[in-house]
Amino acid sequence: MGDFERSHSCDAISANLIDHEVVLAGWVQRRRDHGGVIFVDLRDRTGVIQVVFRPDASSKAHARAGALRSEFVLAVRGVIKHRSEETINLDIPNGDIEVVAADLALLNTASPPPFAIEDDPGVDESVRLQHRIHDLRRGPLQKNLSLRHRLTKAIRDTLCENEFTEIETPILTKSTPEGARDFLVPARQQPGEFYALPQSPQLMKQLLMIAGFERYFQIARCFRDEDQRADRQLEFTQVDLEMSFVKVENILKLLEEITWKGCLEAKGVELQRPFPRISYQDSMDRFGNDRPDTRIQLELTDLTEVFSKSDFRAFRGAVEAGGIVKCLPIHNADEISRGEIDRLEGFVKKELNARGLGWIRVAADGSWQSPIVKFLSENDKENISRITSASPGSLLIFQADTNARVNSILSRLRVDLGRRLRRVEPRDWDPLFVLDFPLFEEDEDQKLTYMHMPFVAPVEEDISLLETDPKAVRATHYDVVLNGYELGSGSLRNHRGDLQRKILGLLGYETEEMEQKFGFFLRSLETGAPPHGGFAFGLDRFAMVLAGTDNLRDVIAFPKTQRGQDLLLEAPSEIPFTLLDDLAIRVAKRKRN
RNA sequence: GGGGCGGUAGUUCAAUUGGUUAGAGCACUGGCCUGUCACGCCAGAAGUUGCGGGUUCGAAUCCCGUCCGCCCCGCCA
Repeated sequence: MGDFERSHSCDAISANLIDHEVVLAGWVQRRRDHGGVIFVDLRDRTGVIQVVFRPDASSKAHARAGALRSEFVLAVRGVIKHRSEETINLDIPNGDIEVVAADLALLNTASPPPFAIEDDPGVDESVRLQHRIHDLRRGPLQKNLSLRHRLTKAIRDTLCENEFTEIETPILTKSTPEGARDFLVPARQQPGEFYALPQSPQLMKQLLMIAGFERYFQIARCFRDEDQRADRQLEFTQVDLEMSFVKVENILKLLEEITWKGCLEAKGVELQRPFPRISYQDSMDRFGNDRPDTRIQLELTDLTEVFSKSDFRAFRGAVEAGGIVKCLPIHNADEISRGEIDRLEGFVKKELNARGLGWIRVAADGSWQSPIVKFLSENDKENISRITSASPGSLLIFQADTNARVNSILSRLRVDLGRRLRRVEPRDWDPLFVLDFPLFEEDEDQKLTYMHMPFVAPVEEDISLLETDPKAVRATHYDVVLNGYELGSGSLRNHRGDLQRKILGLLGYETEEMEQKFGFFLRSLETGAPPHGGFAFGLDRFAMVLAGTDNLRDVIAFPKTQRGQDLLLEAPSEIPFTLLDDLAIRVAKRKRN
């Protein structure tokens, strides 16, 4: 920096400092060389301000400024001046003032940037990822990562105020039999054996409760080797927390405080409290998923009953096969053209594995236009009308299939069409708790499986149902949902070994397998485990929702591509044979190039 | 694993559908310019058309394979 000592950031320069000498440092956002006078927009992390180099102010600085190029790094000593009336630029902040340069230090040159460092660089995302350094210089990413920092801090502060202890857990850990595919790390000293990276610190935090810490949290990196999505990365960050001697209500109160504080501190948003609550069943019935955006003013209706007695074979067949029939009614839907319905059908068939798309349009004269109306009796039509509140202008969209598929297809259409038709409440934020999840669900072979994970405790009054009707047993599980995104989930855990064994038994584990996979953990419970429960926020996703983007890569400094590569570091990469040899590893199949 | 869209100069796009030397804006380089703020004007450089193979007199264009980016399904909480 030589003799230059930065005195101000760009955003600190205002008309209050007229005639003050300042020293600024940053990057050349843009240079406008008029020969006699040179303008440089100087950018630092706080903003941009115009620096003017005039020969009459400093011929030396002016001469040096001629060599400046985009992204050169510099320090400038100068005096803040009002601009003359006719040169004021009202389109930019600080457009009424400028820095008249007295001295210039070139701190570094820069290769030409691959794209303009602007809010909208207009380039393909792969280019941005390859040149992530330049990408990160852009305003939106600087803002997003700063938001993420404030969010993390707000959460950490809130947990600290609530007497949580931050404890780290291992990154090199043990492969778990359940859940997602593990990332594996070869163990050099045990040839042929592998550590696994944690999918979450779930077991560890329960052990910490058993060990008596009572309140634990961790900003934990987690790893799941599954295919990615816009809102799913291979490695991601959880705000993981667990507490002892609590009921569900205690945890929900804390989660509400954390979520509320996070939104306030990171984004200046004051969420309405208390958060609305909705049961899993209610959510599935009305919205078709367990993370509804309730601002969207469309709701599903159930017509399983009607079609179970109907002569419409296609739909009745779905019901007889154990499925359901639901409808997404859209009233005043004249703007959806016939062609659009066909496109919707193509979309759900191709992208969502739908068998088809049933629809009925109620014309202005009350008549029904539909490919399926000829299969419907007057009685059917009356019932459909009543349940869906159909009236002239209504478009009814049907799905008849398995429960899971009907709901996933219609919930997707609900969101897509609700947004497209602007059937959205004008609130910006929609937080809620989803409660009363079932403890178990059936997999495709009608086998009982856990819904979230095998350690979730049942609701106390449902414990007797474990014997008689396990599918009806409610879990102590809860989700926090914001704007249709699941921010995280948690539950009370089984702290008694006998109950945990019973549940594992219902999940189909024989004694021997149970012992082999969970013996260590079951014995841990039997050392005096306190009642405990917790939660894990998906921090990346929380930041993403607050940043108003729909892509995690916008809130992660160095994200992976959909194929799991880091285009900047070019990871993963091949490893020399000698290294592999140390690890007792031989590669069976190499990617062809 | 599957489906869809895409890959041409640093970058964003074009190339009359198989036909001469693959063009343009921005960026870049050089020159001129004392009030711009997406400065302007003049000139210039810049290409393994993702990669490999094939068809053809001739391929950015057609065919096969492959790699890469994004979105989705499966998968994953």
